[in-house]
Amino acid sequence: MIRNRPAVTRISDAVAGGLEKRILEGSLKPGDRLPSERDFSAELGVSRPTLREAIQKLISKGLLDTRHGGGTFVTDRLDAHFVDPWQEMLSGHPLLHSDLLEFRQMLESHAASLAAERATNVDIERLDTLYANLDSVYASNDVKACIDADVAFHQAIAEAAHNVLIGHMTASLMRVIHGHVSINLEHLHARPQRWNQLRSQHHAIWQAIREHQPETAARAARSHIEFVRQSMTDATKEVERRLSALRRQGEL
Amino acid sequence: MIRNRPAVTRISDAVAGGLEKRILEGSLKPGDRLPSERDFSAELGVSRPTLREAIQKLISKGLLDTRHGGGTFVTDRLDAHFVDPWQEMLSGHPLLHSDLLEFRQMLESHAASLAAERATNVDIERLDTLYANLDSVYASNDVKACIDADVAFHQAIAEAAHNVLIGHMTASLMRVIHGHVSINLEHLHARPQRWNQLRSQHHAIWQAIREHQPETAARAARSHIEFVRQSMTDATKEVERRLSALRRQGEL
DNA sequence: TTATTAAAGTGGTCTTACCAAGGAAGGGTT
DNA sequence: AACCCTTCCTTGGTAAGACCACTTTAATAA
Repeated sequence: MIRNRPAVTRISDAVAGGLEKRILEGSLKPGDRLPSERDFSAELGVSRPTLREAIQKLISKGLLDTRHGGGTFVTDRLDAHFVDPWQEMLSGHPLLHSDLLEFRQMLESHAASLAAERATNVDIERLDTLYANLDSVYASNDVKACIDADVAFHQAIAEAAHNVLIGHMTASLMRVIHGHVSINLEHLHARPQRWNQLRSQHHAIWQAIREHQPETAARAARSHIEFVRQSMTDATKEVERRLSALRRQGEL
Repeated sequence: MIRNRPAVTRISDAVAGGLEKRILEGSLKPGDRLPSERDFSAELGVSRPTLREAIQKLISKGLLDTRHGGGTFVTDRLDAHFVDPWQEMLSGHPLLHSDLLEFRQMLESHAASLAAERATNVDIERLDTLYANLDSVYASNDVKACIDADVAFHQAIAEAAHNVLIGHMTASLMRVIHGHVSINLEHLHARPQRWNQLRSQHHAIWQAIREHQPETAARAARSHIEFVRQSMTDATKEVERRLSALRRQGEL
């Protein structure tokens, strides 16, 4: 008489809860499309009716939306309430980038601190694999892969903090920043010394979280973003310098 | 090519809508037991999975309740129907509530710190008048006015931090929290000692910002929200205590 | 009468199958 | 070559039947 059932008696409830958590934490972003019901149910290890019950619940909560023959999507209403205004603001006003990085510094240092406190073994295993991946792609020359790995790493830290707002905010910020990161990474990639500093910073954050040292983790994250801020302004200055040079050439 | 389907493309939606209507109209009273899923699905002319999807939706809406092996019943309390999506999320997920306050603690302490650094004379003048107003309404018995003054005060601090993200984020959080603040304030207002603690905390934040002491301001803000968190949990416990007392009386 | 137990009823889940709507690839027309 | 239309595949929507787990109830044995 073994009860292998989880605490939630209804499997559909467990599925719905898991999905809701992933949506709120941001790992399932608004607009994302879920796998087909057949694939997803197999992936989750439940039957299709059960998956459907979970989906229907989340639909009634306004978190999901289905299109017959099209697929199932994450509603973008969360964005409408929280982030959309930012996208608009930031796209039109590059001046806000420093504000954004300042905010990110606060957010990620806090996230790192909480992650160091609360990270479960599962979280740490996930961080381990993501860090290993991050370190390996940094050794390559694929800047695009570096961005993806970097985003995934920081997102995992945010989720290890076990605060849905921090998870969601981090995901939002990542999406907003994404485009600007590439410029910065290109800039850094041309400077091997700084490039290696970046790697050691990630290592420091990773280690501090692994060893459950909140203060150290917070400091490491803070100085990491500080470093990014600095090189970001450097990159911007260089771009402007080149632009003015080009402009001079064009005017000659 | 006749489309005999109603406006609702999903049969489960139609079933859920019909049931909800019957419940709200009173033909299905709170406490009533529905026919078994097999009988009911036959009666409605739909399949059992479809009926179940409809039922799950109404469960997530808080209209129905199921007991494994027992039956499906109409929920006793019919409330929380026409509320904000965010409010709904908060009410349905108490864990989000603590997450929210944790996030707010981070946000506002940082905002206070930055405000202490960057507040201009104009900012400080604004804070002076808002604080004076806050202190005066706290002496009155108008809890509603207290909320407004409190929100305005904290919002002004966030704007004095001169970071648009912090300002925007604070505004969003304030909107979300607004409803729950009232419960907390009612709770505190009945306890003069704690009520005065609240006033002195506001005073401490205000002074620290005026005198440009970031560390002091951050500490004051942090302990202020910590105080709010504590009294919030106290208030929740008291509500639960009252509820259980009422329940005991009802059973006698 | 009381306690135990067996059976019937009910929600929870799985499997299989078919229908309907959307989308993309291929073939035909202009 | 460009455009439109058909066809087929994928995906969500529904149905039917079976089995499991839990609850209730009633029959049975003490």
